[in-house]
Amino acid sequence: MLQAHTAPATTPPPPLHVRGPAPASCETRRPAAQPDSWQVPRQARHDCFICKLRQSWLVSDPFSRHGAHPAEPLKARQVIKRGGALFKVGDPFTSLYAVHTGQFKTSTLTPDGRTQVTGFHIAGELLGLDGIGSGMHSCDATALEDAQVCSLSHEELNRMLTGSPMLQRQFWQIMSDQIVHDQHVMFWLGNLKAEERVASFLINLSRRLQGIGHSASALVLRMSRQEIGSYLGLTLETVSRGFSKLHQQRVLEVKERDVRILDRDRLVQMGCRA
Amino acid sequence: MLQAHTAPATTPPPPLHVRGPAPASCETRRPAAQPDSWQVPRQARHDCFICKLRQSWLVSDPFSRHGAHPAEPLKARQVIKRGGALFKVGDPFTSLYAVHTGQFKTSTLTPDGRTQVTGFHIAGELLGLDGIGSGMHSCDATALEDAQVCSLSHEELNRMLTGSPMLQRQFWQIMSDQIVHDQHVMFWLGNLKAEERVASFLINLSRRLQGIGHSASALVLRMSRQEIGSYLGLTLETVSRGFSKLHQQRVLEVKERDVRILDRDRLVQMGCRA
DNA sequence: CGCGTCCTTGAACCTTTTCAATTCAGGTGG
DNA sequence: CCACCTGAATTGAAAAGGTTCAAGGACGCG
Repeated sequence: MLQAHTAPATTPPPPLHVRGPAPASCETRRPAAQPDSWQVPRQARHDCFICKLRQSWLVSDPFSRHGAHPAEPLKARQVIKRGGALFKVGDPFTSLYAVHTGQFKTSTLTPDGRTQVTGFHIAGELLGLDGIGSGMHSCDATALEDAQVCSLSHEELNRMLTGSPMLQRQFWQIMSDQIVHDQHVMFWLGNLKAEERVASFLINLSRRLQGIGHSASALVLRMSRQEIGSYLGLTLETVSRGFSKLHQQRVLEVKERDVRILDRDRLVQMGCRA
Repeated sequence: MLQAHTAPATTPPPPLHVRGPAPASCETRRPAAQPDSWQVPRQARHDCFICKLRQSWLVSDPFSRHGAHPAEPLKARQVIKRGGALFKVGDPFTSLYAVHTGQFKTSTLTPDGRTQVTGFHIAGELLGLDGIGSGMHSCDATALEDAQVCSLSHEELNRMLTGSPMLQRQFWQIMSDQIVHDQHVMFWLGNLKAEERVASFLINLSRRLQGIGHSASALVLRMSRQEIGSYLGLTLETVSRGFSKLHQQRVLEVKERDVRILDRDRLVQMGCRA
């Protein structure tokens, strides 16, 4: 172990695939060195997992092999346009991705040709875990709005995890969390009525958005009723009725895709089968 | 590499915590050296993941650090009686388990006090993945019949995975597969009608049982209609009706918990929303 | 043999889907 | 700039599918 300290030149600083109004860099090596302001442009502060992973890898690894792969951590940031695909079913698994800005949906094509939404992913969350095992992706990842993603190649991931048990553990945590989250969704689908599912969905989304610095009560849905319905196992009409009913009951204020949570407690209660 | 040929005695044959009619040993160091026959006693040949993991760790690790922890690999095999719990919600995560013989269900307690079945686990499959991340289990694991499990302590797991990228990969595969499987279940719950869910469930279970050497067409359900219903998001009555209807259509032959698949093609077709 | 548990089946009721009509917002082209 | 078009959301009414309630039957165990 601890070889290759000699090679700061695995490759010349690669051309960043970054366009559009992006914050200067994904890598905040010294958070303290930056004024807080730049981090919250308009969207929210970012908690891109891959950026954090690289960062903690850089600062925490006791064997300090940073020098070994200096160029790589900065490699990939991709821009995906609204409606564009980050990857598709059957694509070989080459990288893990983290949403840097924007939102994604993951979906699969059902045997009879319709699409089934399997998840929504906001900034900071990982994409592509499904492909690690089989070596190819088992779902499509589609941008719900113009988005940026960071990627971590298979090789780099292996290298980082092999070198650091701590990161390994952190990574398992992610996968384990995903499993637990899926179990929640399965609970929704199996046990809750339409309105309750909608409530659960909103609470969950709101919490996650809050986690990355958004308002806990005012949210803008980036996905259609159709997509929400597919995710929740409901028709778009039923989702719409759910929103309307929650609006009537003064739990929400809904105008198209703008949602304001008026009575959070009651919303939580509904989602838990009160 | 490939040392330790010397040591059929990593340790004196440890006191296996095994009672009942169990195959001689969990560890089949040289599959070829054994006659095929003993592997299929009545239950099925076993493919206990942890046993295989240990085995491949022993033979494949290029750095051969076996000597370091000679006693541990053979440690634990537990017996759990029908209805007994392997672990419960909130238990600290100490080990990963693999079903050696028998079947388990995993379940969570819903907020309103009922239990929700989140999965069934047959011989060879892992249990406890949900706890890796948070450090405590997020579900109960209950034996559906008298069962044996192998366990792999947190520490040992870490050591094995840290030492062997290959095993690491194999392990991710497991977790990733779990995620993919959950997505299938979510698809069932969200898109299929009662009868189709039952069909999917049977096909899935049948395939897995076939994978460990059982008949593809004749299966004995170890779980109640209630539990199947909970898993599929249906009431027990609806599950029962599903079975009955499939029986009427000559796709199945159902007698209580004995199920015989008569028309596998049609069953598959139904489960895929034909 | 009798009891309890699990399974099956029927009928009424309720939720959700399906089908259909209408409105609204945003984008395009005249 | 406005008319028009398209896609998305809302809402209503009828139909289908599941649940709930209820009763009866099969099996295993003491």
